[in-house]
Amino acid sequence: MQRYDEAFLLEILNKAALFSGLETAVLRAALQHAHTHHFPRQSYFFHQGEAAETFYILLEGRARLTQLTPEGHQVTIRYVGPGDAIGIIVALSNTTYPISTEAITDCTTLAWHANTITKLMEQYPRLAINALKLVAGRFIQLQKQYQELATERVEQRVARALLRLIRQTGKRTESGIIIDMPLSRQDLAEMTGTTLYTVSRILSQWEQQGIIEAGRQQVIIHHPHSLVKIADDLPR
Amino acid sequence: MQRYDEAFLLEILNKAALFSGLETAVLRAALQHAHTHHFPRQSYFFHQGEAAETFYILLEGRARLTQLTPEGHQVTIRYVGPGDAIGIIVALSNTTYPISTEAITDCTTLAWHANTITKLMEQYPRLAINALKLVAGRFIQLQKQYQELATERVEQRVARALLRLIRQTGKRTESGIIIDMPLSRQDLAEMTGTTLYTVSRILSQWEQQGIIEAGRQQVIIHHPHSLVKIADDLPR
DNA sequence: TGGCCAATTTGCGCTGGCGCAAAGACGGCC
DNA sequence: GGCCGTCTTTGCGCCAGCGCAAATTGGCCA
Repeated sequence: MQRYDEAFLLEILNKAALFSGLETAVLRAALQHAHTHHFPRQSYFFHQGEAAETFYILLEGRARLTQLTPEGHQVTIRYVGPGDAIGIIVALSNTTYPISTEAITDCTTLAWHANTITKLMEQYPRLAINALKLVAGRFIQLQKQYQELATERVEQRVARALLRLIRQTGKRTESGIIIDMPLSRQDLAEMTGTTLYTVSRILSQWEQQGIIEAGRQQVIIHHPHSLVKIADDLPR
Repeated sequence: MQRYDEAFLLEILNKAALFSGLETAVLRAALQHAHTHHFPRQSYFFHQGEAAETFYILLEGRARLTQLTPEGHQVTIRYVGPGDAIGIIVALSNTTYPISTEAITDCTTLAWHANTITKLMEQYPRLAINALKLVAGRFIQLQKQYQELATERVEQRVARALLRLIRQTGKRTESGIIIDMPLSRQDLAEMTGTTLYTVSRILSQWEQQGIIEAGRQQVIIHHPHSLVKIADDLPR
């Protein structure tokens, strides 16, 4: 694990939505209670059901938040990247994590004890308000996905999932926009509430139409605009 | 519209999760900026897309939060009752309402301008933290429903919806537990991401088995335990 | 370079749930 | 008491998507 100097960490915190608008002195105080932690690829930050004692801010890497049903079905809630907060929702509730978080690339984090964050919020209302705004934004997003899951066909939802991933981790190259992380058919299925078979069939069809290029755990998008049309169920 | 005296309103606020733990002086200050507003049955507090300028606490009645898709499908996010807060999520974001709120019985509310609530939160961190806890709880609930929608059969989801309604508005009578509000097949369909036809078929079947009694816009549950088993996909 | 394993593809049959249409039931109102 | 509108039921045909199974591909490691 690489060491980070305070200046670097302060800059990261400053850009993180949770700490926006707070004076440097406050950030510095927050950093005093934080420690960095590294998670290798495919390790877990925490598992669903464990006591929610730690709050993270992701510095580097990508992670996946998933929920496992009693029947063994896995559902992906969202992917997170640098600057994202993990665990605010449970930081002040003293319960267990409702989801698991898995590092899908090597990850570096800043970690706080949940109590520390609660105290900081009591001390700095701004921090609590930022957290509220953050959770509110995610809530609205989840609400939208809920509605899509309830009313749209699988093909539309897969298109939306890819468009979301483009926004989050899309990397423009000469051969198209590449989703810059390992992404299997199963992963896409868990994002959209369907099966890997159906995802495979849909991607094959799109590949024949030249919209995308699908490889092993990788997707390259040639015509994002076509995906927008598919997502909105418009004729092509 | 009936008038309410301060003592009564203070008592309500005191019981509302949002204001828990705040001193009476603060509640009194909050009340000074509030006004009561009445919504007759089937009228709307606000519509999806309108500027989110008002924040409500429901004093009496029941309301339904719904989202309408571009294709005209309606999705119900949740039902609310006395003491519930409506619009916290957008109170401090200065955007538009992502949902509509409809009074399904006559409703009385306390209403604040969104700015007022924001200012109160800046002044009293406790209020912001309460709000965060509230939204966090709803988030976890929505996440659970999202997972259910993604992985369970319609029958299970309808059973869960009924069980949720029992918890919220169930009234024990000698003929069974009655859901104490008008509730059509269409309403249940919008709660579970299905169609009124499928809901009707499922309820008919349950009625034949003696689990429930389904009337016009009304459901009486005789054996809630059977619904639990159905929800969890256990043999009966 | 060859072998192994995980990921992916695709055929096939099946079914849960959709959605139209028409009939029936209920409740409110004049 | 009768009428009307809304809600509900149910038959019927259909299809999107599931899920097994088997073949294929591709990457990685020794």
